[in-house]
Amino acid sequence: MSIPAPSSTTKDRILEVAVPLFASAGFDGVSMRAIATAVGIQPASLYNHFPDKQALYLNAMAYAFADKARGISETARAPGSPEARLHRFIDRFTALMAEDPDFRRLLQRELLDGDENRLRLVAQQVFREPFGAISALAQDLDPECDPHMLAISMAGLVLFHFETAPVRRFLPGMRVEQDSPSVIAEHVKRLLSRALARV
Amino acid sequence: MSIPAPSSTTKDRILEVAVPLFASAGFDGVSMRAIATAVGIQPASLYNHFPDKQALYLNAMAYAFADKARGISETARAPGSPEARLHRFIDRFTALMAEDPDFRRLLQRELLDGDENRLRLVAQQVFREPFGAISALAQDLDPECDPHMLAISMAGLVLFHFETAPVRRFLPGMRVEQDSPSVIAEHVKRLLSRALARV
DNA sequence: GTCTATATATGGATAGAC
DNA sequence: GTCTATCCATATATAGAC
Repeated sequence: MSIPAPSSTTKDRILEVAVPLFASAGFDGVSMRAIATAVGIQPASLYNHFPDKQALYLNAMAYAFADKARGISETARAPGSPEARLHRFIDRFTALMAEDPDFRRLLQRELLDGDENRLRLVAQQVFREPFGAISALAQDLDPECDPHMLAISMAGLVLFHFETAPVRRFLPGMRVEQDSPSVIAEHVKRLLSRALARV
Repeated sequence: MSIPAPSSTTKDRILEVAVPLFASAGFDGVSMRAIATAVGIQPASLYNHFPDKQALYLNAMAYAFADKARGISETARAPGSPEARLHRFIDRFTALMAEDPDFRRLLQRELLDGDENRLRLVAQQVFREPFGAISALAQDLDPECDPHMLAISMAGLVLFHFETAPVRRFLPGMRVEQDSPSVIAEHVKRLLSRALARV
């Protein structure tokens, strides 16, 4: 979840509070007043720590995305058969999305609204390493398949079940178990294992 | 793309202009002034056609989503082997997402920000029918797999390649062809065919 | 570094003439 | 049904005391 505050400075408290606010309402949906109120300070005090709202938002993103990369790439790069690594990666990635909905929502928002500079920053500092690991795994799983596209498919297969959770409630065939991380992970693992089994 | 304006009333022109604005900037990111300017009228005139901004947004959504459902469910329900229906559905669904980015972006925004009432509305009026068709196809493809989850996976597999397009540019292994609808469709069809082949 | 007070812009929405 | 003019709330951001 949130990074353990080392000294709990005001700056850290602001970021800690801002992350869930931006995750649930977006940049335009959160006012400096709202953040200040949630922290328990006056709006003007925010400007002692960040020059403007954009900077506060960027720092909140970096805060939310910190150390996410490592957990993902470790499992994908761990030793073992491609099949075993696939299963560990899907389990870990699914757990991460379930544990930290703020991270997932901020990511979705960046995909929708991020300008080129922000997306390049996120890509290089957060996703480049784990995506490389997933691509390498993809190549081991199916050398004939484009590893870039297979890596995207593997991640999307997991993410979309979380993304659609709020609307699946109203669609036919919905059962509560389908929101469970372990059920999602098993479904995705079964699908990918069958698709990528060496024949 | 956009529905052919039958009489091009002012109300229709407003919706036609509002859809891409809301799709690219979201509800909070578009002002009534911006919409009015784009239409070429005064902000106050918008209130002759819609009681408030919320109503304008809801009407714009309905306008953007109109008739999308039919095209999807037709291909999924069309006659033929499950395999052939799968291929036609993936082709059609991929083409739809490529043709109408506004629809896709509005959908993503609703998944992020839609309240319960809006999501129920969208689910029942837009997705219930085509989702049922996709679920039925899923059941025919793999009777042992949860059709609801498989239907979500099938849609997500296509959508995620579009969603991630702006960030994939900065990730390793990217090639321009991977943004092409036909390449995405082929990739997804190959993956699903192998995963769901009756053994 | 936090506060109070405020400058200034922009937002949604209304009144009333035409 | 569209316009001009305006109200009023809220937004980001700054100035200056403490």
